[in-house]
Amino acid sequence: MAGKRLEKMEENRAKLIAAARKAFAEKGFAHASMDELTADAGLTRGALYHNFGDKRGLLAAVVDQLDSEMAARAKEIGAERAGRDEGDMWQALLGEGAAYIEMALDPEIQRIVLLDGPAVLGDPSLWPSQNSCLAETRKGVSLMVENGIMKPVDIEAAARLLNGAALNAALWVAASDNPAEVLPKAVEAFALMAGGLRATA
Amino acid sequence: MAGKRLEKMEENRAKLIAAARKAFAEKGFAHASMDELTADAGLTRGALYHNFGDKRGLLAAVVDQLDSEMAARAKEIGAERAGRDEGDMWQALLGEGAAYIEMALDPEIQRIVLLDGPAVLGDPSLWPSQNSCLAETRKGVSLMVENGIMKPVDIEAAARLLNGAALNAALWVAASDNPAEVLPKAVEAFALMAGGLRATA
DNA sequence: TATGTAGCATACGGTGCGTATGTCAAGTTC
DNA sequence: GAACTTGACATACGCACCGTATGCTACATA
Repeated sequence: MAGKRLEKMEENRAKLIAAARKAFAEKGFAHASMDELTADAGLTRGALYHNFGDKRGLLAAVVDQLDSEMAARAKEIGAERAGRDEGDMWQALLGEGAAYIEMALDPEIQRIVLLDGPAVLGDPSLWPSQNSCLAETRKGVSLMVENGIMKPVDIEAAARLLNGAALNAALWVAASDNPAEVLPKAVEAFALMAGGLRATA
Repeated sequence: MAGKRLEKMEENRAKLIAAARKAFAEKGFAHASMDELTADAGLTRGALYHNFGDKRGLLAAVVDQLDSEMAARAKEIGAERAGRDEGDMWQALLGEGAAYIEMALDPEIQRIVLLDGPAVLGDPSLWPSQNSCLAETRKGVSLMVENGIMKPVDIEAAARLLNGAALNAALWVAASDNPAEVLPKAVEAFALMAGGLRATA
């Protein structure tokens, strides 16, 4: 029966993060009220400041969670696509890129991770989570450069550019009048641009 | 002597925008106080709300100004580089990209246009200014696709991806420990990726 | 010169963040 | 197992700041 405190605490943290995801996604970070948010979670601001320090701390926790989910999903999609071609690493990279573009259509990810996140927490490379998405892309790029599949480009630079292009494309798709029609164009253009990094066979 | 009113008004608008550029760049949009900002300009919040409607309106005006300056500068740099190769459009595009990356190292542009701008005003394609930078890139891409210099890719998609990659690379460079060392890597990677859009000769 | 208007200043209300203080249940020690 | 301690969370307070409503004055018009 020991650890009942910690258990409750984790439960409350999860409740607050869940409520924050909803509030931040719907109203944006700036217009989300901490009073409302915590009340929705059945708690008060006291719990919030005790667990996360301040409003930014809560955002950081939310971003961390979303980022992890995104990286996992991208990896999954990439592996799935590579699987069709028996471990084709290049296809995996394109798959991950396409996955990022599609995921960013989700208002939660768009609003919180792509818009408010950088504005409030600074560049993703400075985030506490160290950005799992970026790490995933970096790993792929690194392997491909080693294997000669990709030109000998700077790992970090390539990862950043690929991620930046994908996420920015997603913002464009989301802001367009007809996302469903525009999405494939974005994915195609991404594949072409990424191709610039591929070693010339 | 007629029009003394309008003259003063334009002068005050300019003063407010100038003060806002400074305040937003130094403290960020959220933490910039309108009272301080207007006092620095020798005015009060009354002038602000009369001229710009609200805080967002002021940011929109500032972003518009910065965006125009950026587009003009990028065009200039691009033309300069193209000139060396007698109107090489491809070199002009790479020059513009490099120019964006370098310009984004300026805290004013980084903080206001790249971070707070999208978070507060939404995606650049929704901005009142309609984003001059994007328009400039789009124009270049359009011409090159027509002339067969670039693959027949979707104009808008290519422009967005190029801009997104460049600006995101800039954020990475700026956040790094040693920007001077990292910048050329970013520029090189950008050139490679952009090359993926080039028609295969 | 008299009058209207518009640009800007002043005054007010409301909201929301962060902190300081209080409280009570869960864990600890003898 | 009873007194004590700890810490997770609630409550209460102060302060800053945005947006609006109202007031004032210089400029424009007739």
